[in-house]
Amino acid sequence: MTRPTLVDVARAAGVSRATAARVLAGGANVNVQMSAAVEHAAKTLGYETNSAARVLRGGRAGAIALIIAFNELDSLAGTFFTSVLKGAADALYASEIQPVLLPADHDDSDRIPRFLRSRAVDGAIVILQHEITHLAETLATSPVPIAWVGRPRIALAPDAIVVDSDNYGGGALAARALADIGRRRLGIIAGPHDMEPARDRVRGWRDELARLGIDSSSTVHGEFTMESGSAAMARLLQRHPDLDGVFASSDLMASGALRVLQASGRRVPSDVSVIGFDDVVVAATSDPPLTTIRQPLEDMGRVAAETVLAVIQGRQVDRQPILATTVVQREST
Amino acid sequence: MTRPTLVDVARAAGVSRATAARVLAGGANVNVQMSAAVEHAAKTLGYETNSAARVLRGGRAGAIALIIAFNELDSLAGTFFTSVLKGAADALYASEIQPVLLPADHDDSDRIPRFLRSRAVDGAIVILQHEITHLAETLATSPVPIAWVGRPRIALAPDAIVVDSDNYGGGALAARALADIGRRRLGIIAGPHDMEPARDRVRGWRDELARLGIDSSSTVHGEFTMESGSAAMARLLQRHPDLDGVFASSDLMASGALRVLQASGRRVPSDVSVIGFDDVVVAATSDPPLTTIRQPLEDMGRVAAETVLAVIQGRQVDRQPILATTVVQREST
DNA sequence: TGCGCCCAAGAGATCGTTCTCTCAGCTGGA
DNA sequence: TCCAGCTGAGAGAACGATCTCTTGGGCGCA
Repeated sequence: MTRPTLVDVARAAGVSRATAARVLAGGANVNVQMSAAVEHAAKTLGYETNSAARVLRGGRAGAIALIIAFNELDSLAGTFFTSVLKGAADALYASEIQPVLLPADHDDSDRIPRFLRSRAVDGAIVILQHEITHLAETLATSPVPIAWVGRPRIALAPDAIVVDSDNYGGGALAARALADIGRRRLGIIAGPHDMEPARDRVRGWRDELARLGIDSSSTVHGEFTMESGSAAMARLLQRHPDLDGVFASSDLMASGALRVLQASGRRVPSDVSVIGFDDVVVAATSDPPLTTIRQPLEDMGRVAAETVLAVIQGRQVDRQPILATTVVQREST
Repeated sequence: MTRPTLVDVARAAGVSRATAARVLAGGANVNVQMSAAVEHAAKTLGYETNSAARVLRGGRAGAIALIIAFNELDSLAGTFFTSVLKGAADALYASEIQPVLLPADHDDSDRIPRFLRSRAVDGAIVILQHEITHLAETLATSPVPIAWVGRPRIALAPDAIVVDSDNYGGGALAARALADIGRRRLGIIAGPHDMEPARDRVRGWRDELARLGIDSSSTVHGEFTMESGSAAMARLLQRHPDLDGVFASSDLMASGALRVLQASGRRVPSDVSVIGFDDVVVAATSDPPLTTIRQPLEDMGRVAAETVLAVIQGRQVDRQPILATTVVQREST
């Protein structure tokens, strides 16, 4: 009933442990007959390398931790990082690396560093959400490389791995998209003040509008949620009842804004154009479907995984790649 | 630069390896001073048990595989199993067990059984979606216990671990909820024929309506997606333009049905009542918010985790728990 | 006072793989 | 024909924690 070991395989094939290991490792410098015998024995016995033994011997753990805030996982906001998760997991799958989930929002804040010290994983990917940015401090002294998807509030070491999308460029894209269709009375629903990506989107938006000679002063803030988007939209309408274009800097906020605009009797897009940011599932399923600035979330996850793997293997790579944002044209503009 | 081992801790504390191990394992039969010295040394050095060594020596891997279809992860349907995932991960966290993600929808179908044979995990939880039911065959001979969340198409061994919600009872609940508010011209959008849970919902619905003396014959089928729900609703309306109540047996289908009803000029709930099934995020965010039959998804994940852990530890537990469904009253009825 | 028992702590073996070292045998060139 | 060099295969050690076995010392009871 015990699982077969390398010794069992070697015995069955009539060779030594070492030879069997050589065959299974790739088979350089091994007699063809022996090689075949070993392969056959391994298959017959249903042999699979004991990963603990391999790791102990000095190999890589063959696993990467994915650190995410579980509280948000099953909300609409969760589709943000399920996309990243998927990209990361796909890339890891291709390299035969196991993704190990680590909830970031539990009380026991020492648990994550402890886990990283146990050598159970070779590296980690932090999929950043608002609440877990505090991890940056805790993980500063991690023994294994860590990739951040999205830039945390706190300053990281200069050689930190950070995968981000071009938030500044995305803000500019949103400005141009609205300007190009003739909108001139514009407002922005910005994200939380304390998030750098949120601020970058605003900067891109303002700089581009300034370049185009359009007023960019009307700004309200939301918290990247649907409700806060609705509330922000209401405030914006109160101040500027005549506006004809809104950039909501997240799709959830845009979708909340849509409802308020429609409830106020305005039609989207004929009266007011709305453009979102992220391109998560809600963007496609809202009514009307949202034109939005797409962050390549899945690519970001994939790149984060590939980068951290490269660093683990000692390869030289760009440690702070910035992925391009693009306009996804739907029906809200 | 190398991580400290137990030997380092023992040396720093001036004791033997064995004593240090005893202290860190819980500290029975150890002198108080030595115990304190070991604890201190471990803390100072930042010692953390090497999990590979512990596992190799015969311990448990301390990890459970979570097998899910990644393709759906970042869609709206994904909120179904992100809830289960969250419940499972929370339960595992409480037992200091690591959740390891295993994508179920890749080409290499041998990869999952191989992984389970490598002793890297002590058990597995399969979060079932339509497409991955074929895994039941592949995993029949798994060396570690597997918990199924949702019942697969294929017959499992009688001692298999299956966590499911009361689909039959849920169907009956839906029937009663609509009957109670006076609806009599009812239709059902059933799920795929080949899924047992989908059939159970229909049976519960029909049996309850029969008991109440209400006609239960109008049935159309969908594929549990929003689009298929819209299409099914259109067919149902064509056949029964006068209906006043619909049970869509998933929230996604209900939300698709809502749109078609509204587009046809009917108001929900004043003209037609709609009740969904699942209680995923879309139910709360659709317009109007959906009354629905709640599956306790997070609980199902939690129970699956607890059950598989119990089986691993050799404890006696109910291997096929069925969790109750409940009515969540919102604004579509 | 002496014997036996119990408790605390160390020594050694073990888990399964991988890697290095060693050795035997064969080939080829001088 | 002899030796150098190479190739293929086995023996042994190491990874780090844990568990059993052993030993020494102290205490209690007769």
